[in-house]
Amino acid sequence: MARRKDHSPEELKAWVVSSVLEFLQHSPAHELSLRQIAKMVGYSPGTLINLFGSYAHLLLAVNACTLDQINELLEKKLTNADNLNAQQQLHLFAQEYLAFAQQHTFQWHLVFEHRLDEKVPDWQQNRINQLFELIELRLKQIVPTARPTELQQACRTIWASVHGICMLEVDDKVFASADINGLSINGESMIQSLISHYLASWKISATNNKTHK
Amino acid sequence: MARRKDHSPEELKAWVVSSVLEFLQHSPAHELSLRQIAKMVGYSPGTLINLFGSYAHLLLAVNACTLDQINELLEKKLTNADNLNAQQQLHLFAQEYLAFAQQHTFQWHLVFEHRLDEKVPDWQQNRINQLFELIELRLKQIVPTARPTELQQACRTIWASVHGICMLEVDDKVFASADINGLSINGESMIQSLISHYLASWKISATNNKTHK
DNA sequence: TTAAGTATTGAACGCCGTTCAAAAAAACAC
DNA sequence: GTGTTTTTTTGAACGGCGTTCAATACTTAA
Repeated sequence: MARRKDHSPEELKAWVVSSVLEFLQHSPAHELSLRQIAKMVGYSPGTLINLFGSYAHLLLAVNACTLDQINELLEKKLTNADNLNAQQQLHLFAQEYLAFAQQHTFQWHLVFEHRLDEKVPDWQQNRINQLFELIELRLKQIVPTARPTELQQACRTIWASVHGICMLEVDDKVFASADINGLSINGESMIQSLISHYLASWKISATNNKTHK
Repeated sequence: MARRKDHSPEELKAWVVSSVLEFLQHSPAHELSLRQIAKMVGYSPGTLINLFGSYAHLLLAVNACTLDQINELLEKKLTNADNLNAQQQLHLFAQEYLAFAQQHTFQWHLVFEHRLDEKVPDWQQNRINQLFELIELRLKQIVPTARPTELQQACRTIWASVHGICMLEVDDKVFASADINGLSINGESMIQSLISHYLASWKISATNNKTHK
């Protein structure tokens, strides 16, 4: 058996990825399997392994696509918001990130639950770093005199916290039921709270450090 | 075959759980399987299923044990720290939580990566709520006049953020490599940064809300 | 001592990801 | 246009997985 000229390797890869993404719109990743994906696209499991190297690498390709989507979305939203100041842009950033997580729960989940045995390849790491830079850039605008270490620390702290809030919001699994007291405590309000409070104090601290130096 | 009076059901359950915990000290959960656990304790897979109901419920029992350990640890550390004020106790809380995550990475990870198809049972949910209450109690001490909603919001925000930082710290998988610029940006410093900055601003906000009411 | 009951098991089922020799189609040489 | 090489695809097979369940071996009560 051989080359069924239906699809070039790259076409097939793209098709597989988009099929998986479609599946993840309504079902969690643990209900997927290489064999099912193969059935979806009408190829044999072996063919997909030849294409991606392994099932784990197939999922990695899916995750790469997801990270690209997130980056593109955030970049677009932020460039379309040049009327906002840097702090408002950070709010926007976090809210949009949360929105993506809510609207593509299973897809978003897969990015962070999937573990590769080997080291994560550079092209994947770079995609993450792009997200960090979106934050760091705005922090630098807020306190231009802040030291690089301060920026990175705040950047990573904010990122990790926003991410934690998204996880809490997206799967209530391990956490207390929200929406007690009539007034619901949702992810958006938590992110609002986090960013505004953290930045309010960080701004002062970062500015002072430089001044007193 | 039948009752080998070696162990009572409860003894066996405890033994299984502790065997799994031991395994998780050096190896990740995805290298575990029901069959391997059965081999560890010298029983058949079927026996373990009879005991726990399913592999998923076995892992749930392991997670219950982990949450108990965390609760016990934090409760102990906090009661032994009555010389600290409430804010310092929150710092301690977060740092100790991070320390546990670092020292029992795979065990800690399993709590949050394992998903049950059904709703999480109450006895598990209660264990989580205990953790929340540890935080909420201290927040109430810091701003006694804060409204319940404010307390819960801050409590959940802090918890989620601390948790996110722990994830970032424990598996660098998806995130930028730490320790750039010589000065390492580690989990401890991020938690320090988060708690102090967030609380500094939240304290004022929560106090003012009540005053102006 | 025997009958009833129960804890335990091993074999079987239908999945899984992965491997690989065989096969079929394309590409190339002449 | 034919024959040869190369490449792509596959289906069968492998070992492992969680789970089921009739058969089994032990305990217990009569």
